[in-house]
Amino acid sequence: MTVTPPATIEDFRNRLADVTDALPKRLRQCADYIAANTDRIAVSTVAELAAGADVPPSALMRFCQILGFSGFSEMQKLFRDAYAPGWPDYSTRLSNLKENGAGSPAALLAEFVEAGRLSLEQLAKSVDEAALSQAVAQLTDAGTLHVVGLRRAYPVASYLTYVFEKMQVPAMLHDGTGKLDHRHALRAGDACIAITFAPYSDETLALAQDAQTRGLPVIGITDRLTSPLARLSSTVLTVPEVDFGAFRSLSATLALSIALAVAVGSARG
Amino acid sequence: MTVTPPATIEDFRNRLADVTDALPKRLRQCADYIAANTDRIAVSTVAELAAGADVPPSALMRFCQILGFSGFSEMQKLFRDAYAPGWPDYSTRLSNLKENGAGSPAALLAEFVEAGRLSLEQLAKSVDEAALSQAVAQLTDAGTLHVVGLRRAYPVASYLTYVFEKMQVPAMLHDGTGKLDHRHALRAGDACIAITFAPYSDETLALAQDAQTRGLPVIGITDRLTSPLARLSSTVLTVPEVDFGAFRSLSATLALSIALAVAVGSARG
DNA sequence: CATATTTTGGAATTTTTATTCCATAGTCGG
DNA sequence: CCGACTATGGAATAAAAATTCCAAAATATG
Repeated sequence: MTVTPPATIEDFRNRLADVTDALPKRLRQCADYIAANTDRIAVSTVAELAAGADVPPSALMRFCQILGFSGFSEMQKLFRDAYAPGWPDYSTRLSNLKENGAGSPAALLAEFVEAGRLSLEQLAKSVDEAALSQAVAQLTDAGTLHVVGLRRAYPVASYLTYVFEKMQVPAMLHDGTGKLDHRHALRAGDACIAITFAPYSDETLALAQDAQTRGLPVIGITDRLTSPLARLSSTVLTVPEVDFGAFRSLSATLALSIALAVAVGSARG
Repeated sequence: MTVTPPATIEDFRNRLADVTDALPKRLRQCADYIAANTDRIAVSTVAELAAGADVPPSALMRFCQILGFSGFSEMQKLFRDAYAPGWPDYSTRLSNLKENGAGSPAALLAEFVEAGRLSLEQLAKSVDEAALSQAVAQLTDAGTLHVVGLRRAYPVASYLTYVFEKMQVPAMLHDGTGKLDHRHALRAGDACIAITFAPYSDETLALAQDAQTRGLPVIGITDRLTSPLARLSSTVLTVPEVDFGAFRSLSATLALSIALAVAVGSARG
């Protein structure tokens, strides 16, 4: 029963995929954990990985053998040989990037990474959970979701629509292509998600207004509570996005939007 | 003579630089070898490193202690821990989330925030500065920039185009609206930016192919070096985006893209 | 429901690896 | 050239890790 052990990491992944389905409970746990934490193999001990997978060490040993290795050590060798760490330390790396001369692409990137991280941190701190839940509830009960966002908000609007589609939630992106006006697509029972940041886009506000007039719920995603979009919305979600230069990273806005979409998708599904 | 051990990799490098000069022959060999092979520490044994430095294991042990560690194991721990927990176990976390009472929207948001944060961190660690500079150079010298990205990459493509427009760089978004084919818009002297992630979009690859055939520079933004887009690109930028469930946060991809666009915009302006 | 088969957990064992210690070699100051 | 001190290599020991093995539990089979 000597099978040859996987010779490359790709081999390894294939073998893993092959066997996973036919495995009993504990060994399946091993497979799942290893699949998700492949890169830890090189720097961990049997005991550590076993603890992570929540199985006894012996189960992990058996698992290695099923994969075709003589034992854990042989498997680990494969990964140790291939080991090539990225830069180890985030803050060190970030200052290295910045040192490469102000205005260099790398320095710019460091700034945007920083801005994105800050935005995400603030979002986590400042999110209004009640408003978020309310938004999810309103969107869950609605028919078609109409998403509108232009200029810098357009990527967000398009991604939202993409996620809704993937989650089989009827959604329509109002993107103004061909200046076709789709405002009559708003029907009773629908809901609207409008996204705009200063300087606020008239078209976006107009659609929100329209939806409000027809009595549809409007979820507004915007930069502050005093935004003109706030008045038009039944629920307002504010996003504290940190700008760098004239451009926002959108990290926080996207995170909020996807969370919203996935929550709605699951609730409906 | 209990010195506190270095707490970060940066500490470690400083300490190493401090002591190196005052070291006798064998220990100096250790210092030199370790300095040149810092990244192997996490995955090697004392014996292996000692062999590499061409000293007996005991010399290496002494060396570790001079650096302030209690022994080799303590030093190794520093590097193993610093090796980014790679990519957390998101699929498991997602299913946990579903089990634990259908995950409140706020919990979902927390996950996406975390995914975004990790992605940005990974990006900072792993970005290829040379490739980035090369991409900027190629785009700076080009005429019109043709941006293509569909599905999940579409938000990135559209934002890139937005930023280029704002910076007065001629750019064209190939978004497939109306299935109009714009491949003949690619003219000599232009350049192409193609963005796609697994599962790769045929249309995006087709345009990249077209550009390559005409001899235009192609900047590929993708998830790994083995992506089919890599073959078609003159410069490849890989983005380590952490997926949460089926959806990527795009934080890292956007940060990279904006940095690229702003760098090109300034260089041209 | 009894029996055969598979899976499991953990204790016992073996192997590998880290660490200490000390006799010896080397170096420096006088 | 002699002693005092430092550095070195390797053998001995301790610690940690991997691996095996088997009784017990779980599961499948007739």
